Amino acid sequence: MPSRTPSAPDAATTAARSTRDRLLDAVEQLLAEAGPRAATLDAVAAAAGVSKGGLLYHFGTKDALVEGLLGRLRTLAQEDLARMRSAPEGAARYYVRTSVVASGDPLQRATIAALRLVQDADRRAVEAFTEISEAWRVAIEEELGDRALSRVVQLVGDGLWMSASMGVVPPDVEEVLAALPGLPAAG
Amino acid sequence: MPSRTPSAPDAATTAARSTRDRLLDAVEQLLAEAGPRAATLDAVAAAAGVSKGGLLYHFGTKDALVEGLLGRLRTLAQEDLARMRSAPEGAARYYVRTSVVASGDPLQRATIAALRLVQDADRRAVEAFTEISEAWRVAIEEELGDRALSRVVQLVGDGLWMSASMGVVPPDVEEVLAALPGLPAAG
DNA sequence: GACCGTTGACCGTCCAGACGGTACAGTCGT
DNA sequence: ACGACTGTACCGTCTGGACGGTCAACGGTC
Repeated sequence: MPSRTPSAPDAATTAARSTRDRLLDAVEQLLAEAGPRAATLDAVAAAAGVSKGGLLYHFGTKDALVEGLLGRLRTLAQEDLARMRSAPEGAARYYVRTSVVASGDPLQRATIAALRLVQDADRRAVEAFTEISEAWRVAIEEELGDRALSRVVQLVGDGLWMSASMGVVPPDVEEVLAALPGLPAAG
Repeated sequence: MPSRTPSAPDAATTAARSTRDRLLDAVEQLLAEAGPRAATLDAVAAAAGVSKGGLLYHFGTKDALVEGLLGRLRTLAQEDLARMRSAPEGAARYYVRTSVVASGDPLQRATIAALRLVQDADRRAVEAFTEISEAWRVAIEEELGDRALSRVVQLVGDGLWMSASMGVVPPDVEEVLAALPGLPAAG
């Protein structure tokens, strides 16, 4: 039996979810802005406006907290995948465009936080990321039909993620998209 | 008085340089293979076959050790930049091709180690990386003359670095290169 | 050429603080 | 009364760093 959440597995109470989510928000923020070393239990609790005991009430261990973060990432990624497949501009363009940071996007926040964990050699984060990355690749390849070009599109996206996680100003997306050949016309 | 290297600033004795380099090799390896958390002073010293005291003789603080690593990275990057500009296949192709991991390449080892530090929110690592990345971009843009395309080339390279640091099997470089338009013919 | 002080390279141990986690008694809203 | 917390005190372990000691090599000097 893995570490359990205190509430029922299906739908938690509003208050519980709210605190739980605030805790996950706090880990994400600390990971993204200050790195894994700064994301201590004390710091996370403080950033969420909760006591350490309160944090440990929701997530019994630090591992459980990470698991919670990755779970949220998977959920958001799956939702994004659906949006991606039905995007009028096409999956490839959608992917590249949503790989530049618009601060506030929940998926992007979660992704960058997970990226930090990946570089901290967290096995589960690597697994989650590989899995999600794979799903994105499949969706892009489904649209483009060209393996090599799909790789390029995804590498560009990965590159954007990397510069995002470094806090570098991203290049103009439209310019980049224009320089990529073989993408179906937008709209 | 800040921590200084024991030997003379110009040419150290053979034995001293050897130990120093072994220590830097050890940090790189630990960072790349096990992440920043595993790169403790004890672990680095052990991996280099030196006692902790011995490590601290060469690098007075952990910061100094990191500084040493980044110094080595800068040197290697500068050497690579020269090779890149004189590469017969052209700077862009050279850059993409050398962005896939061939384990054993000193620059790649140092780069991946530094990438881990970047994600650990190490300011100096971010600075070093930004600086090097900028130099690469300039070299590519000098060759291609096209800003947008240069961005794409570099993003692809960054993407390759990212998958490398995640331990993912890299895509076929030649395939990727073939899917990139506008690159001057090789040779 | 035996003695000796110095120096550079390195070892081993110790310490303070931080961190993850436990325990538990108390509080507040519903 | 019960779930959702707060607050404090505490433990064991790890980590960066300080520190004193060891030892071989070298240079001078008588």
